[in-house]
Amino acid sequence: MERKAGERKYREVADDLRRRVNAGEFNEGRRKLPSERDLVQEYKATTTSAMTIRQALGVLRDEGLVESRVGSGWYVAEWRPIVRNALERLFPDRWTAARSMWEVDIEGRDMNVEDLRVQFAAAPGEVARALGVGEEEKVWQRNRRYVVDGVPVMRAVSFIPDEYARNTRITEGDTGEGGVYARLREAGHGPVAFQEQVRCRLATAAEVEDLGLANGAPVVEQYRKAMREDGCVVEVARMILDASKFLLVYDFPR
Amino acid sequence: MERKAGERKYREVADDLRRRVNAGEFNEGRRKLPSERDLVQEYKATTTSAMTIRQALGVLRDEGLVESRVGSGWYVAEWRPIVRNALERLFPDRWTAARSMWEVDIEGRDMNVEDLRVQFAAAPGEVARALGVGEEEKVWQRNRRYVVDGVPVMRAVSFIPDEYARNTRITEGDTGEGGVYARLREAGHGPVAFQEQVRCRLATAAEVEDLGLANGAPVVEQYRKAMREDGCVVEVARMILDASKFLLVYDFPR
DNA sequence: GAGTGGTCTAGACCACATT
DNA sequence: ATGTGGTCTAGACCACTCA
Repeated sequence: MERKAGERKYREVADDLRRRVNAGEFNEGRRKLPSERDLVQEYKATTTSAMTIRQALGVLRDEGLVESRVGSGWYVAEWRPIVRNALERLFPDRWTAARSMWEVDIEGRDMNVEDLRVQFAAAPGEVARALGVGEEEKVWQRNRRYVVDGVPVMRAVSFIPDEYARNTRITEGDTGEGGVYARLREAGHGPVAFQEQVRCRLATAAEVEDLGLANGAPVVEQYRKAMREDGCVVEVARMILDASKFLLVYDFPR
Repeated sequence: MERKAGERKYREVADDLRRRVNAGEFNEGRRKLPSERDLVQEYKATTTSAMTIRQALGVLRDEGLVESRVGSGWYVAEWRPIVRNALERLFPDRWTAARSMWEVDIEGRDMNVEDLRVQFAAAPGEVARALGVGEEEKVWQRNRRYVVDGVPVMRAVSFIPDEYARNTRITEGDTGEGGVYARLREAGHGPVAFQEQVRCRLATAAEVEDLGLANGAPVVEQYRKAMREDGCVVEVARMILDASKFLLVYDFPR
């Protein structure tokens, strides 16, 4: 590896390491890379500083190629996403399984609710507006975190106006068979149309803490509105997903 | 600002800077923050190193709160997303405008094709599989970049098997009114069902280059399959979006 | 207890933007 | 010409993992 003036060393190291990872050099056993200190030795023709090696490893982490475990080392990463199919979730009857582009276990793994909190409190401004309630008006909030294989992957909050939730199990911890939508349906407010909005950005410090992410990890911020026959919004849900763990699928059948 | 052993200085600086940005301290004029060197002075009670200040600024950039311009400085960032509505794009007739959660200019800004390249070549493995063609088989590839206000925001490649594209303007630079789907429809291969897959991750070095992103910026990787009446996939599109510039909207009407 | 990634220091030079 | 963010050096200590 040669170096000319004005080039960026960390990028050269990253390029070479990427080549080695993709060539399968570290695929045996626990798929562990050399330690940062060892890499400084290996690349001493290019750089002599641990910071530069770290920066190069950061590039590969950004690309999803490797991951770091503190006190342990750097490892080749694997992408095994949780498939999240909107049509399947919202209209189970309309959905017919279709193949994904990526090679994934389409079955999906079990997602468990971890830490449900039901509150009756004012919602954030944009949620209140979407629900058509006053900014100060209290609504039911069902706040929970989802875990897969013991790892938190998503934070979700559902907002339901009192008008639709009162005298139903929506205000309780356990909503019973079929969940919130089944209870809304029984109360005559069954949602029939939905809108999902998806935005992708890097995690805030609070989200890093909540979901156990790395600094600078991307999250998906998702809003869902559920509408009754007459167009009234009966539920707004706000979700923060660990982006590295999900594949979102949207089917538009005939 | 005090500091105890074991805490992370860059996070303390980030927290304080976030508070100042949100309080509107830098909202006048060009919304410029103090230079890194000035910030080292301002926070010399916490840290004495420029690297630590940079790390703190990196946290706020990750959160989308500020952005850096080389040779110029750090600025308060603004999120003005391009709204990308799947139903509107795929089924203009089924779509009825619905309000967004975020305060955005729903009209959307003009997106222009910049640099169209039409090729006849073998497609990547997963695309070939989705199209149901052999790995070696050549397909038509329409590769282009989209720009908004002169800034590149998306790279898109459409893959169409020769079987559907030959003897149509799909193989030419200009596909004519209505684009690829209109030509497919005329040829009796009109797509009637679609699937979109969305994944979010950090940009690779090549994508950073192509879209003019910052290192460690998130992108949206999107695949779309377009299906004919009989379920045959007539087009696969692969898109890389600058995640900071888009809001994806998925409508599910009754 | 040895090894690891994460954070931090106190500087330096570069390419680029603005004046 | 000056100031800016981006990169780099050559170390150091810390919290953590693992054998």
